[in-house]
Amino acid sequence: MKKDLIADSAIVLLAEKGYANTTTRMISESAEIAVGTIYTNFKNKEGILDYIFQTEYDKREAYLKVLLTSNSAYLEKLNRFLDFHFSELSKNEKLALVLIQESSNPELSHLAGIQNFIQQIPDFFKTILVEAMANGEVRPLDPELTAEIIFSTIRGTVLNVAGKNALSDSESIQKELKSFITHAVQKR
Amino acid sequence: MKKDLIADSAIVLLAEKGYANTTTRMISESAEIAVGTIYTNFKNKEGILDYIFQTEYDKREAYLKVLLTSNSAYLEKLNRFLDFHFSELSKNEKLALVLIQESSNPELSHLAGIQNFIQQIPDFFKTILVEAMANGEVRPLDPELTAEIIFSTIRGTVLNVAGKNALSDSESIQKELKSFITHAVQKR
Amino acid sequence: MKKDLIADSAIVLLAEKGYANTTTRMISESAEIAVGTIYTNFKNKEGILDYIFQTEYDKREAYLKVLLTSNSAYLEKLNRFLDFHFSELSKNEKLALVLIQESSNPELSHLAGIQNFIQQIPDFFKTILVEAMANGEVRPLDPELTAEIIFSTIRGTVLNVAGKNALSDSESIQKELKSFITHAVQKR
Amino acid sequence: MKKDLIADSAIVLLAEKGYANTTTRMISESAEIAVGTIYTNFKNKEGILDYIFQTEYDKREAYLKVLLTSNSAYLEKLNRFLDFHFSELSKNEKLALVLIQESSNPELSHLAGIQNFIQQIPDFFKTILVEAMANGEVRPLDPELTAEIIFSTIRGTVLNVAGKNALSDSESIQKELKSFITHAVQKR
DNA sequence: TATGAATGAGTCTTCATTCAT
DNA sequence: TATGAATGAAGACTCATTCAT
Repeated sequence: MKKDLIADSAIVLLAEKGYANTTTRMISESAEIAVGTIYTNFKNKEGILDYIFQTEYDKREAYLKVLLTSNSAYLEKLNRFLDFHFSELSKNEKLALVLIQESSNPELSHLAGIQNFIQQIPDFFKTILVEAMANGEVRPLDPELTAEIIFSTIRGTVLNVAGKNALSDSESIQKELKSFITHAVQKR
Repeated sequence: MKKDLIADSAIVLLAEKGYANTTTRMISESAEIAVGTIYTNFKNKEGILDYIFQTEYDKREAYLKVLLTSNSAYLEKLNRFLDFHFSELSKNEKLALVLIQESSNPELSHLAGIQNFIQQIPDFFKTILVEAMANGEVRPLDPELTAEIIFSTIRGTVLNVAGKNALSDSESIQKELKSFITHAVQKR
Repeated sequence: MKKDLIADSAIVLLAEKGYANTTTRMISESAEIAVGTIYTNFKNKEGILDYIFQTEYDKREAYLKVLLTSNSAYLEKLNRFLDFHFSELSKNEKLALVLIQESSNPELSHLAGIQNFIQQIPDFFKTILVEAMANGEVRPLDPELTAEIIFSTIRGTVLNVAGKNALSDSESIQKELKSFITHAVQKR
Repeated sequence: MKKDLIADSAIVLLAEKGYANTTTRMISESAEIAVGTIYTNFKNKEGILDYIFQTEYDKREAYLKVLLTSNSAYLEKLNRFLDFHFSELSKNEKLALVLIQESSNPELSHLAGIQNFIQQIPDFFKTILVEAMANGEVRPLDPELTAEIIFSTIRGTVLNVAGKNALSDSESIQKELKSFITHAVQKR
């Protein structure tokens, strides 16, 4: 509870100011708790970020587990995951910004939660692409590289768009982005 | 001279540690100058970043000016700009990482050099896409959004790849990325 | 408590070295606290000065409130305030020096505590002089200007004398000064 | 020439910002010379202040030498010196402020020029007072102390008044101050 | 004599973290 | 578990002074 209160307060600040410019004092004031309470709930400041990323990663992993056992077409699976990912990001624009911004922060790259987030998700894309290629659903391509490209594309797009506070209008963006990706990989 | 010596030393550190973790002392030691010399050449620490981005933006702008007056097909222009952009990034992986990482740093987003970089370049993509659509070279799409997506795609890809110090092997990545983008926008 | 410990330690240093030459480190060492503790008690270095002046001003203001309601002769009131002011300064020579020296420091003139000190006190003199003139106790004079002159006279005298560490012998000085002022304004 | 150009530029800045907040760079820019040129004309930054005070002291000393040999009444001599001193200060308000402000700056009190200024001038007052007392022109008083009080009175008054940029209207102030001092010491 | 880029010691201030209550 | 005053290392930046030109 306290943990999520702290994390939620942190997300708002992190989205606006970035990790280095968000102080533990700001977080405690925003959460209306004492600074010390942060440290009874988290090992340290980094721990908050780690927790945020891990939580989001866990959600996606759970969804993936279900998705992978479904028997829809592979591109369909990819699309459904994109839908899920996007809908999660749309629920909380600030969180979306944090996930994007801080995942490329070199001073945080050692955190397990961040590593999971930026390594496992593209890895899933790769898995799908490999199968989809074998299946003739997508054109011949380097699945690892393309997986990274897709992940990057989403990441970069969200960053651009969320930065402009327009994620709420995300339906059209989501559509355009899915269309972009589908066209990019689809066999004609 | 001193200005570029300082900027170059900063780039190496910034790529490895990020803006917040790179101190002015580190930069001065790496450049083998006194801390004060940074301040005879730049207004402040941010000024170094601003200069780095502005310099790179200027290069691209100059290339674009020439490119836009050439009479190749629009998609060809896009491809040639991607080639140029990528070849510039490949020349200096550390610089590439800095350009990508710090362009999404909210504490630096107010810098003119960064704003130029992240606003003007997608704007150019948009210009090309509009013309290319009118010309029937690309499928119907939202040019502004797609321009952002393309920019993000490059940005994200470079981040992923340069982060792994594999930009040297960039030829295949570059090919894959160009192929990805071309397929994504091309009319069939 | 801590606040006064810091202020008291600062006074000793400020008297000897002046504001610009007294560092926060010196103050913290002299007060046997950490530098950071200064900043949990004061907004910044200037804040210490502001507090010192405000505190001293408050004492004088409180005394004045009582004095003004007493029904002694006006020149008597002036003399009693001079007695009070002098006795306060004599209690702490270092403080006296700080009050005098830094009240004419242009880099500190914006502080509310200092402005109160150097504006309100002469203002009180003026009030008394106006009444005393109407009453025929003092010769015709410009009350505003004379109030400033009296304030300046005290200020300058304390500076000269405290600078020579002779404030302890202040009784004779105080007598001489009061005699000087009384003669200066008195109707013959 | 250069020396006076530098000193004059310094005076304007020192009056507004005080010694600690006036940098050598500011002075050089205001004088439209290079920083280094300050150091070919003065030993260091303090040297400028020393020169300013010494110059002003020399003027007063020269005037005093003449005055003392004149055979006017002693109080008249005092009045004439006050006239001279005031007229000098009125010529250059900024200089007046510097002389007052920095003469009480503890970090500068070791400068010979300043020591002359604040020790020799009251010493002259004392000389006059001693003679005037012996002569029955002034009431019985402590000449040393009273000399300091007079010096302080002038100093403080100029500070108050020059700080308000009203030294130009100095005629009335000068009159009031002289009247104040005369009344204060005069035998009835 | 004049220049001004370079110097680096020294400033104020911040802030993650601790720990006695 | 929660608190928040205290800590002090570390950071950005300044500025008097120097010296090669």
